Amino acid sequence: MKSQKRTTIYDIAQKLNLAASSVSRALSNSDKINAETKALILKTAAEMNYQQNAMASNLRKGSNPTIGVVVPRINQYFFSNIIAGLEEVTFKKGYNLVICQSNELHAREVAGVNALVNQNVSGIVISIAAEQGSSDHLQQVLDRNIQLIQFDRVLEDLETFKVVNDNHKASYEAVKHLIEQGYRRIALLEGPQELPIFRERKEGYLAALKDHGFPILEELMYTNAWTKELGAIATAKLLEMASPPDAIFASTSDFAALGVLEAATAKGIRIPEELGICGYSNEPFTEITSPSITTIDQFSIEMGKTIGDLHFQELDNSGAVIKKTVNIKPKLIVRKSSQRI
Amino acid sequence: MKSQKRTTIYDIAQKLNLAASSVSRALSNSDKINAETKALILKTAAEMNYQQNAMASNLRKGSNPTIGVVVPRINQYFFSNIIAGLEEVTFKKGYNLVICQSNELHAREVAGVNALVNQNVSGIVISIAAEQGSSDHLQQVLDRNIQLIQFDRVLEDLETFKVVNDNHKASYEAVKHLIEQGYRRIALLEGPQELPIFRERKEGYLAALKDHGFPILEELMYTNAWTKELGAIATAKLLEMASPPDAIFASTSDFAALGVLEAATAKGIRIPEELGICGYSNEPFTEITSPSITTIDQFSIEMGKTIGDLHFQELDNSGAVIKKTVNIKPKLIVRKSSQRI
DNA sequence: TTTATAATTGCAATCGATTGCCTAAAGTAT
DNA sequence: ATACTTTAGGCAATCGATTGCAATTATAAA
Repeated sequence: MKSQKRTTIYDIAQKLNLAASSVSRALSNSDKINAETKALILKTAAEMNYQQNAMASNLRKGSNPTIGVVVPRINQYFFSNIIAGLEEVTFKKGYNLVICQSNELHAREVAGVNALVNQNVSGIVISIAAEQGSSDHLQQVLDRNIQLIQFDRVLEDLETFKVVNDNHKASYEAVKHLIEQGYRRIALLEGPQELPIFRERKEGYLAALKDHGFPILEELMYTNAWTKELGAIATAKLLEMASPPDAIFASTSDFAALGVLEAATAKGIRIPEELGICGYSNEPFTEITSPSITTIDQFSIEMGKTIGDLHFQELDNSGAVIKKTVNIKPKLIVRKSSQRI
Repeated sequence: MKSQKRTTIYDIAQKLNLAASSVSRALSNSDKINAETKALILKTAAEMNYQQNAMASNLRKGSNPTIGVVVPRINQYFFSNIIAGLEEVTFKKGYNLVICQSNELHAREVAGVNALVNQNVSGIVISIAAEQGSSDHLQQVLDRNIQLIQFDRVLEDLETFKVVNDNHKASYEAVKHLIEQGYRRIALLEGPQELPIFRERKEGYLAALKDHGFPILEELMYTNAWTKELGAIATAKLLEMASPPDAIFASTSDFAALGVLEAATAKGIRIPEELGICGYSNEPFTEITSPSITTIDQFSIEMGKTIGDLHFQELDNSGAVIKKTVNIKPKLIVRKSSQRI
């Protein structure tokens, strides 16, 4: 029940017979104040258990040292890693992180972004929801001169920094690897083509086939299989074909790859001998399945850090920078599920 | 370069020849304003692209509809699930989440908590860092009448809501299960005993052994093995004993259990026939190892939701509530690594 | 000693929204 | 028609920190 009022700079000023402005200067380490006075104020502030009221400060300063993050799901390995990496950078700068999850819903994404705008955050970091809609909410962010950084799932048309993986290249490498391992009929599990990342992965797949003189077969491409369950269903369908694939590249996710692995194993198909598998994301579990799953590491923590660096770099150069796209090079992690040489 | 100033309620008031207070009332849906006027204001606000300045509002109201979260690591399955569950609840209430990670360091935990106090958040949700120190920072939270909810790793002495798993019971059940499966020399990988959760798990283990008339053997208890690597090392040591254990309960984490599985498999030991394994946390990967790993589900998303519910419940009853401990019942998930009957 | 300059400190406005209090107008009852 | 109650809306203080400008004091230069 001790609802002691918060100590304010006025309380400190009164106690020391000074003006609040002097207290403020002392606390913000200004040089417009005598060293002794400053020391005294600091000491008294500590004694009185002073904690700055960030709202008052931010209101007056017209800025808020906070970065807002909007991701589809907080508890997805890739996203939580992005956040962890980003937090690493922001913490060092004394910035806070406010997090929203869109749950892949456009309406929630809009609500989240608006809440962040209300808080006058200094930047918003976003990976857009699978359910897409108007991009007015993001345009508004730009209009209000709030830094906007998109990552992974980006809207190309918006002129913002973008931090993405080179999905095309990663996908290309994966398929090339499968080809080199002697697989000849390589199927693709593809994600929703509205999202550029999935389009790029498909293009990488196609390019690799083409460059190696392989035919492009529509029947080997399976749309929207990005969960374990859908991966398994897709696999069942693919393996029932007259001439089934001898490798499946689950470009959607490792979860889909896991579905492939389980469905194929259940059918008694030997991996990697009879069927090669490659996933995407390097989820921790890919290392410990049997066989372990070949996949692509996206360097998510690195990406998070890069996003943070970009934000502060842009802040310093105050808008004069060209909004560029940073490509993080993903890396093919070859494991047992695709090694038969 | 269009750095258009933000629209404020004054801009709206001026345009409509009204007082700012009326605009404020309209926007906050007060009943002290005429319905038509309200509609007009709302319409104009939308046209002028008005977004409330949350800082000004929060400063004036002396409160901030935000909950701060401090966890050891954002990108750990358990914690990111807690956050996801919590976010579910807070979003519905229009509250924001500010996230800090302590990285298991006390200093960072203190810094995070202080930042949250500065922001005058309405509540702080915390799971304390492994590296412990003074609890002054948390005491200060209480002194300032900010709701404090501890979860999972809690400081018993602080009088706050606590949301925890019944670690004792879960541990007891796990060991009971191993005994029922015919295992006779059950080893324990235990976590840092400064943290109550690990003490409780050990006590559950001891109680189960005792209740079933098993001897308590110091040599079967292995301290601080809570990563995959340490789990593997511990296993190697344990299996070298003259009479090695026939089951290992990795009470620290599933990662440790995975280490056990790998180390044992590498030695050619058959699981579950020759060695039973049980982990803790129901990490997604436990389902897909071979064999799959018996573990304990902590219902982390549920926990997150419960934390949120508690916060708002306490807010409504404004402090009159007794700060109680909520026990989430964990559940033993029996899988292949411990089933030999 | 006088004047110029620099170093400190105080004053008061400001950020934008909220809210208690007050007034005017409109509505209701007798 | 008079008195009383509602209703609507305005005024101005307030939340706590910051900051431009003014005032004061100390220091240096002449």
